[in-house]
Amino acid sequence: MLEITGLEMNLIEELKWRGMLQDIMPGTEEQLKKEVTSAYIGFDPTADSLHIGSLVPILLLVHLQKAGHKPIALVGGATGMVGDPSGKSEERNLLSEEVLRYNQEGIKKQLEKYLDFNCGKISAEMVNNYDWFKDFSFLDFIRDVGKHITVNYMMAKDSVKNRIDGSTGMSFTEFTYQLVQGYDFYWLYKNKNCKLQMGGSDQWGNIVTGTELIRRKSGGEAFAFTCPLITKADGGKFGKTESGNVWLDPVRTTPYQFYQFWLNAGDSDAEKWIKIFTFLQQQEINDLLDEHTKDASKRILQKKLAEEVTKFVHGDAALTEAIATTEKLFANQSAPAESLSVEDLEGLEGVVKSNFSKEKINAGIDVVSFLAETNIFSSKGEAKKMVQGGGVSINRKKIDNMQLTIDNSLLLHEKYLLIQKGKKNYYLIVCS
RNA sequence: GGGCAGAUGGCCGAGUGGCUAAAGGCGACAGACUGUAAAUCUGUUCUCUCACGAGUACGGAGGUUCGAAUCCUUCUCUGCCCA
Repeated sequence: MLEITGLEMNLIEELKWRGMLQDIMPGTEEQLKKEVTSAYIGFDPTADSLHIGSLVPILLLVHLQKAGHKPIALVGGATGMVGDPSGKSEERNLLSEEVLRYNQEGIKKQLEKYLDFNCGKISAEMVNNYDWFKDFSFLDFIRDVGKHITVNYMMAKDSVKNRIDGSTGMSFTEFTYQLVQGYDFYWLYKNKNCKLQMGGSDQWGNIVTGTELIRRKSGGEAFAFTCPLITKADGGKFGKTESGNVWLDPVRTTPYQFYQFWLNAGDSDAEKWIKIFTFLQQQEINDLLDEHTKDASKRILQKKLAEEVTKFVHGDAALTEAIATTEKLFANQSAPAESLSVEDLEGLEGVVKSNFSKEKINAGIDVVSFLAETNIFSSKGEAKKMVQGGGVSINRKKIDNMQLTIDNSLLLHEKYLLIQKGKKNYYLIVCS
């Protein structure tokens, strides 16, 4: 369970050196020092699992709780139906109610793993804004909420301005989004004594509408801060790999793949990320940095980063397996695949495994058909292109001949084939 | 309701009758180099096919033409302006 360090730990200071603080409303730090404060972050139910992008808001909540405050995770059952225009250049497609409800459940289950929901006064809490919006009629909303905020104010927001100046326009629905989210804050302020909202920096505009609403509707004072959006040094999207999003759900992204994602971080990214995504202390990180600078090829930073994050998200056991798999596949790359034992091969947790008919192998099959039939490639044409480009290895030997026939002489331990697509994507084929 | 401008491959964007599966850029994948990094260079990038080749495709439908992303009609959608 979490180690509660109490109010003496300064949350803001902590987040600052970690590079997790973008904007902060005046008075926020004082509020946090003054009393145990409830704070919330909203999660979008646009998918049924959280991905590593959502890890940052989760970590903000964890830091908050560690600092002795009460975290509230809001699942956006209502806001998800509207669509947040922040950072989007186009109108969003609306999700159906069932999909949203399904997604909310998935997200809820995951959040429960990372926050302490049972530690007395500062237990985490989960709310769904659908609960207070479902019976809120449109007329009531525009009278009770809309009346307090001017359109001028709403239009001045970047998320709105960009769309109005842009070429795609914006529906009234999305325009309304900031009010809906703003009302969440107001509702939590009124009903849960929640005085602080956190979020990614793209949420700043929406958050401020909330504090404004609280001020105008009830004369109360509420606070906020945001965290910078995570970027990659090369400008690419954070959290994407060849195979798509990196999810927190081990079924979608195995712990091994998850570990690999962090291990492959670039130097400058690793340096930023280790502060944000791990709970290591400043001194420890500085030491690692020194060590890393001495010999970057050891990739000490990346290894530690991958270890810590995998442990936090998937636990110790999964981490051990992920490292074991990584060692087998990468530690001794020059070693022939034949040196891997049956146990090694069977124990490759998280690598994509599939079965293939032993008879076909006995009879012999050409590489291209084989690669297509095992679904490593979606068609023969694609398999062929990749083989020609030198991108496929079998048992660590690059295939340079397209006419190659796969037969049982290639099987490891008379049963296995280790296929590589590119350098990093391994597939284990079990023939039986 | 009226006027105007648009809709091209994952995205941006060229192309105004045959030389167009469609320039260029971005992204993505792979190779070389390396540290399972970054940067750089090279290749690939509609689908199927070992290949020859075939099939789809320039918002939808119809038409003109030997031939259409390109011309005409109509519909849909988007933006801007007027009411």
